[in-house]
Amino acid sequence: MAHAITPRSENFAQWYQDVIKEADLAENSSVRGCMIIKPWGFAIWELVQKALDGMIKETGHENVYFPLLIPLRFLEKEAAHVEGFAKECAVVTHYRLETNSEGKLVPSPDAILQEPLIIRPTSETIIGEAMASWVQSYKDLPILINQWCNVMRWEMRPRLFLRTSEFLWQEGHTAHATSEEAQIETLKMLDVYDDLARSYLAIPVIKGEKTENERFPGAVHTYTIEAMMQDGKALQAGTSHFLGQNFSKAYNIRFTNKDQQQDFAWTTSWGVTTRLIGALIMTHSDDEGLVLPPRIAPHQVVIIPVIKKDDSPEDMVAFCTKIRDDLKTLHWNDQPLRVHVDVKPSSSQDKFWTAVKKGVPIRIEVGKREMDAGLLSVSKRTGPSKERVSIPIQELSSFIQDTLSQIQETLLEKASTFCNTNTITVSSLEALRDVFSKDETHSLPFVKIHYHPSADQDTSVQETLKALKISVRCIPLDNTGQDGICLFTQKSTSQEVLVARAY
RNA sequence: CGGGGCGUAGCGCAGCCUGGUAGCGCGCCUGCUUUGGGAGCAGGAUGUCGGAGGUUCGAAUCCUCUCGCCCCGACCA
Repeated sequence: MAHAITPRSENFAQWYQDVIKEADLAENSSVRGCMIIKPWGFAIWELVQKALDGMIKETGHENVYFPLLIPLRFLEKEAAHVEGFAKECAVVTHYRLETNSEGKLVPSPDAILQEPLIIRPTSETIIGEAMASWVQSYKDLPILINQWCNVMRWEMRPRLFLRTSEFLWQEGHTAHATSEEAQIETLKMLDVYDDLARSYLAIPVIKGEKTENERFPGAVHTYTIEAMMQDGKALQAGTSHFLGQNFSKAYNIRFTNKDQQQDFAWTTSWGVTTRLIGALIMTHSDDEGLVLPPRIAPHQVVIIPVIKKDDSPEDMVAFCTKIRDDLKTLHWNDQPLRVHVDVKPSSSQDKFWTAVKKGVPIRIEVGKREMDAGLLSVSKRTGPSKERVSIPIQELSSFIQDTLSQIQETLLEKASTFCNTNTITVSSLEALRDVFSKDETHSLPFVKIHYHPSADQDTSVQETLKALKISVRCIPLDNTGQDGICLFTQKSTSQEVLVARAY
């Protein structure tokens, strides 16, 4: 039978959906825009969560939980914030259902909320309101909190993991006595995200600052980690915002400083979402399905019994279980190995391909041959799918540990090389047009250009970008700061930005 | 919310033009044979043909309305 997965070269969007389906990560639900995250997908999220949660706590933050529902008037207080989120808010207006004359359940006209509630699209407002009551003195600062929750932003065009109306995330919120401290915090959390992406997800990301147009509604500075997908499109994989005093002024987060003066706190917020799983898929996976970096693979090793006619299935399963139990006593990257024996009643071929499509880093096939010889047939997800090596049982432990490390490193290297070789610099508008006028089947690059800050407010520049279907992704933090001429305004500037097609 | 496409078994589709017994492939279930690279044979189950109205002796098929999904735009983590 042919692969159920559309090749990337044929239709990248279809490939993405096929990978999700074949790996059984998630599916669309009966509520438009809201997905069902299935066990394999959720297990990946839990591993990301666990890793990041540890980092968040390590940097001094504590977890909290705020309500799903936010009074409508809270949103109104910060002008830019309203403008950014109002058009995608779900609103709760009633608190009771009743049966109408046609026998249908409808919101009761007698049970209209005096003040509508919105389902949180993010929680700056309600957290700001609470912080105002928590802070009186500089001694109450900093406040360093985080919550893991769901949020809702009514999306016009949902895509599994990349853009769903409801999504899971963490949102960190902090308040500080000084601007400097808050800015340090903002960049510190950007570094945490960078570390998470590289060390766990093996996704090389570019740290940068968003230009004014792309900023979070209400922020003074928005920082981002941008990742390059295999089709050359950019994906914003995490953001960290320095909110200045915008929210503390809107929500009255005031304190008395050491000089006995009243001052407004300086706040930050930062988040990553289930979109990271989309980034993961589009960074590493291939035409045979999902490819998982070992550190976030729910099963790092799958053992597949190959049972033939005259074999005793019980002996085979017992043998496999023994190998699993031995491996589970091992640690890799300070975590116990995650090993699974596939004992489903399907054929060994089926199990083999299931493990491939789910991106399991290492497969071990065990049949009579292996039992007799004491040699195990081991194959890697990142190698040719039919290539196996024979490993003596006594060497298995170190082989598995080494191979997992090697896979983890290789994935990051490969993705880094791809990103680097597909990042170019151009110095004329004609060259830029040229790059993005190729047909859609070509993988597109990230393009570095000089871009004067005033171009952001120039409607003709913005129209040019729109016509090329590209956007300014970020001002990379590692820019050299050399002067050049802005492609659009012809003004001299030291500001370089990355432009790209984006998700 | 605009432009395009599509709704028929769990999934993928044919049938519609030209109205007349609800089909095919995969999957699923049972049995046997298999199992080292997405198994074979035999048997079996599964449908308010997206929904509502209309035309008709008769509608998956024709007409009207509606709902939903997908793709492309605008918006966005």
